[in-house]
Amino acid sequence: MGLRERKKEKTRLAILDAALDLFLEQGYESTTVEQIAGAVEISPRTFFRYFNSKDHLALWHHDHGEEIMLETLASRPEDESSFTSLMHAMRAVVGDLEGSTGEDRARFLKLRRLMEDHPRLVGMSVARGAATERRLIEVIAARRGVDPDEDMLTPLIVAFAACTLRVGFECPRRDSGLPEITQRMAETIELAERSLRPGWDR
Amino acid sequence: MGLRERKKEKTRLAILDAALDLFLEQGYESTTVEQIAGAVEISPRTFFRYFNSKDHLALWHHDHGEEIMLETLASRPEDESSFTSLMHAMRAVVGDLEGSTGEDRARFLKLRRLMEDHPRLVGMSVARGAATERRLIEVIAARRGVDPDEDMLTPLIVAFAACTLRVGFECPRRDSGLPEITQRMAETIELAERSLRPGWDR
DNA sequence: ATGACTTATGGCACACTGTGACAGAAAGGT
DNA sequence: ACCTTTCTGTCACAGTGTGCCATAAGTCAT
Repeated sequence: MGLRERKKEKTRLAILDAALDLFLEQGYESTTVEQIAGAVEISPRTFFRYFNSKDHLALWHHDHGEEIMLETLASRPEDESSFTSLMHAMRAVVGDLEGSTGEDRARFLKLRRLMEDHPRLVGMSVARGAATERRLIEVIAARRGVDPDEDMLTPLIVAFAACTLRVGFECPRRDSGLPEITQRMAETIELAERSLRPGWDR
Repeated sequence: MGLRERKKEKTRLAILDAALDLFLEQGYESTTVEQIAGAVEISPRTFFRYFNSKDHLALWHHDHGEEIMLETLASRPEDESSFTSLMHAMRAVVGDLEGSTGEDRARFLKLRRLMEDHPRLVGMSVARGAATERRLIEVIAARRGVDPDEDMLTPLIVAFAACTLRVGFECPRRDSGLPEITQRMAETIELAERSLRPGWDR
């Protein structure tokens, strides 16, 4: 990886960190792109080259999470039932979080505190999740050998899986640490597995 | 109801109808508030007095749906299990749709076609649903006699119910008529009920 | 190093959404 | 008719996001 790309990644993280701190300090709405750009000494125009919108700052982790889920899904045995595979994909996301560096954990926790204060951001996060769901539906439909436009069970399987992860993410209390959060997420996943009738995702 | 309120309601619907037609004709993003306002001969400023934002146009049905769900929920017997009550609430929304006037049905179908063309609107719709979920969680937690901040099952029950309705809504194909759509929604609800282990929502 | 080539950046102009403030118009009640 | 309340349009403005172009910085030869 060349100097250029490393520098870009550094700038991207600098923007993100500056933005998160400003958001937590003075609120999301009342922080302008101009301020964020100023804090990392770039022009507002350049900001929009790193993040398509101000909102995308709050969705940073989703891209990574989606990638992990798709990778995990691809690595699961063909004959495993769909929901079980999806739950493994969800666990992989939690596992990745647990194994991440201190900086990344800090970003995650800041983001989570931010969401608690700003329901609008939760909404955007959920909306981003809907895009992921569409991709997962494609994959699962292919695995199950059904037409994604005809079958009704596939979207339901994916939706149940996706909202399980979401509930696990949103559920823990405000001042939770990361171990407590991942613990809760894992528990929620188990709870979902126990709640469904065996073989429902045949 | 006075003349004033009737006129307001008429204007509100006129704006909505003009907007939906423009959206379907030339796309959501490329339709400006100015155009919508022009089509119903009001000032852009007045538009924002009827709808808080352009986006709210696409969320018009959610407020009504949420109301129906909360009402239905309140009317269900205390000892009915949570998920069952929620499924009745979802069915009430479908039932209301079936019993609505021709104009309302037309709006619903236009809205649905719009969503199919614009994933961003689906995202917003999902985000709006997240707000409804929070309210439902309060109600269900009270019914189950648990602390909504501590219990993990309540959010999961509500999330499963909410995404069942959503899947039912999104699932039908592009050119479906209303009976086909409500049929699919009802089927999805039954599918969800069959998929869950009896007593999981104790 | 010097050059040529590619990519990132900043500045500018611009369109669009959304809001506050104020003045005038319309509707309501008496 | 009058006064009060509510709705409306106009203006000014802040903020997000994009296209365009000139310039600066990184990259890769020779």
